[in-house]
Amino acid sequence: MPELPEVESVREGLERLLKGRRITEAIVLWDRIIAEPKEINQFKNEIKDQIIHSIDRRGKFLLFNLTDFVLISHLRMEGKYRIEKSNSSISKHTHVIFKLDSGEELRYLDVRKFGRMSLVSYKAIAKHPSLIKLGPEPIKEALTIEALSQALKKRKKTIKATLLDQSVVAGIGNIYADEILFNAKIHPSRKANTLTKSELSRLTYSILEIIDKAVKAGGTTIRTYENVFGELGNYQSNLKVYGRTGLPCVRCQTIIEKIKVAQRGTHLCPNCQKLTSEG
DNA sequence: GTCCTTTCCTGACAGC
DNA sequence: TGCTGTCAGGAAAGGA
Repeated sequence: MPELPEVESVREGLERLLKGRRITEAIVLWDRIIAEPKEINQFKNEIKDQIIHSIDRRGKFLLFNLTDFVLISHLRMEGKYRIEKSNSSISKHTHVIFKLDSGEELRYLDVRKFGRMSLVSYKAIAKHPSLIKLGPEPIKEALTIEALSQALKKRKKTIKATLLDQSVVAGIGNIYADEILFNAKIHPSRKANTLTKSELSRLTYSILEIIDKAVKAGGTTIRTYENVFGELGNYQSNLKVYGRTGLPCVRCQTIIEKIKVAQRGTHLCPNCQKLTSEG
């Protein structure tokens, strides 16, 4: 399930392989993947002959900067891009095909069909609802203790749910939320607006630290993630709590538990992450 | 504004 | 073996 580090790895690969390429035709095999424009034919007409100038990322969104439009793409759970020869067989999970002037094809695959793409004008991109509400990127230039404290002040829901809220910090998903809270020694069910100063400090530091390390490792491969080159991420060997249910905590040997918070599977060490403040 | 629930989807797996 | 039910989960939409 791609979160910021995985999307960044995909972005780097796509930009390396696609910069300067022209899209000669788009084939849509599953209409619902295309969120905008509503008319699939409009999507196909507008993207035809667009040149891929660069690829950016904002939170978990990929932004293909084309000649006249920006293609906003979200991989959700299992979306992935592959560049394949045009005569290679099309797998059953391929939903969108972009034919390129190189003779190759950029193919979008997605087992669960959760991913979405929107083609919008440069004028509309600044006001796009998916992007406009995103919080700061989890990098030290954008995310400070003060900014995060301010954002959490009014949040009465759990810190786990709050970290998954893209309007608070952009790019954190279920895996890194668990890792961040474990690192910061904060119980996932703590209410966001009850964190102490030192907890806010640890939380900010943990967000920056864990995301940075995961980006450098090329992301985490759980189940199916791979980048454009078919390479797996390396961060899974660094996971301290996610997916370690029943195993001893790396810090204190207490058995890691899995509970449900905000309807999400949530891993924690009940000893390191106490529900009372200053765990 | 904030929070909560539902929806979208398929594959894996448990249980019978 | 084959069926049914449950679970996994990011974002958006709609309701409270």
